[in-house]
Amino acid sequence: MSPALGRPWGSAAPTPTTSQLLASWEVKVVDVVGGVIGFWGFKQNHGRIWALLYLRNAALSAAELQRDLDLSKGAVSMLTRDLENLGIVERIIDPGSGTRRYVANTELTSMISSMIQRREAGVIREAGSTLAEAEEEARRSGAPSDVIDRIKRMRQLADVMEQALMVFLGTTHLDFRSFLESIRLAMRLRRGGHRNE
Amino acid sequence: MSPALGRPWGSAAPTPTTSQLLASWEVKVVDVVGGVIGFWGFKQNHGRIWALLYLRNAALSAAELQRDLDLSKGAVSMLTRDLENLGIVERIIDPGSGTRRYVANTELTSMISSMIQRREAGVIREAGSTLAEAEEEARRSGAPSDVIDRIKRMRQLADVMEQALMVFLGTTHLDFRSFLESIRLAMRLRRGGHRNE
DNA sequence: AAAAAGGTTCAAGAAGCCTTGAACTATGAT
DNA sequence: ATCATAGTTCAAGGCTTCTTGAACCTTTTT
Repeated sequence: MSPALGRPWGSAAPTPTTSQLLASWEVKVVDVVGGVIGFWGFKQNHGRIWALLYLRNAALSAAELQRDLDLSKGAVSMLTRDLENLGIVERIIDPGSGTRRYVANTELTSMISSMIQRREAGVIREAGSTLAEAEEEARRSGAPSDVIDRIKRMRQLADVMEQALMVFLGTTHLDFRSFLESIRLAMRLRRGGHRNE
Repeated sequence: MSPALGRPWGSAAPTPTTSQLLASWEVKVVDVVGGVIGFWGFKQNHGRIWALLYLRNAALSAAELQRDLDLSKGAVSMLTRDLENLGIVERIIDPGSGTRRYVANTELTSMISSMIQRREAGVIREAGSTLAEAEEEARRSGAPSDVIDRIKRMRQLADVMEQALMVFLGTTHLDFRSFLESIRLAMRLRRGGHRNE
């Protein structure tokens, strides 16, 4: 494979942050985590907020997030609401002043899994059934059997991806049975088996 | 978790194709696969091209791809080059006229893995080392040990993600040893262990 | 109850990504 | 060597997605 691709898919430039209030290592953590979260299809700023809360292990107010992460008032409001809906961040009420403060869910993995479930659900889940439809249509319009086979294989691949994602995400509570099933399928596909089903 | 999020992260609309030349089931296959590939951080059109080549199991010319998938001349040129660089598609030379034709790599899994490797390589791989740097800096500037611990845990998470991705992708030739290692780590993280290392 | 501070919303603008197509280069035929 | 056809490149434009900030609520303080 050639070395220097045109690489249209991101040369990993996590968008540096300017901040006087965070230590440089804090900035690093916040931005890297932002990048990783961004990779999983979310906004970097979702990840940056979560990372700061987690790192500080403290209940920060919206104003503090806005200041430290250099976000607008509106952005903080929207981003924190998203995170709260995902169960990644919790909103608590400061007993002193009645202002709201945010704390990170300490469950690292639950965070990640919430994220991807979302994204996966749409595209990947639908893939299987749409391919099934296509297969049926193709069959009805008398497509040659090798074509049908190839559709089948793509569908299997979609299923494997779904399985693997779920296992990876812990969505499935690490059910090894289904995982091994996926693996077996993957291997069958890999060695180019042409058998039906 | 709340039901109806604002879901800023894509409600899965795979961008339908208009085409008179492909059977409707072909369009379905092509577009679904495009969507799945798109999910993995690539362009839908990368996936659409591969899917058509795979489905037809034939060597198509650039002109045919352009026509059937409704792409511009330039797009076909760039997209096919990407796919070729990734080893997902092969370029062969038609013996008759000297024109180039493309065939799909039949290795379904190798396709997927090529794709993600790319994306993963950038963001995820760097995450680990940048977090290591941050940890070192934090230590040097006398950050409290619980902060260091949290950075460590984030780094572990990044490592787990990398491992899991690689296993999933078959990049690692399904090395169960490393996979189980990842899982063990993930479980330790999940139950909120605070131990070093 | 009025004022102040904290929060939310959303239309408008900014930024980034993708595609286009015209100009250019390469290859094959005459 | 010239023409024709195939293939590549890249600046300009289009599209989508994100962020902003002003107007509008809500809650606490005085």
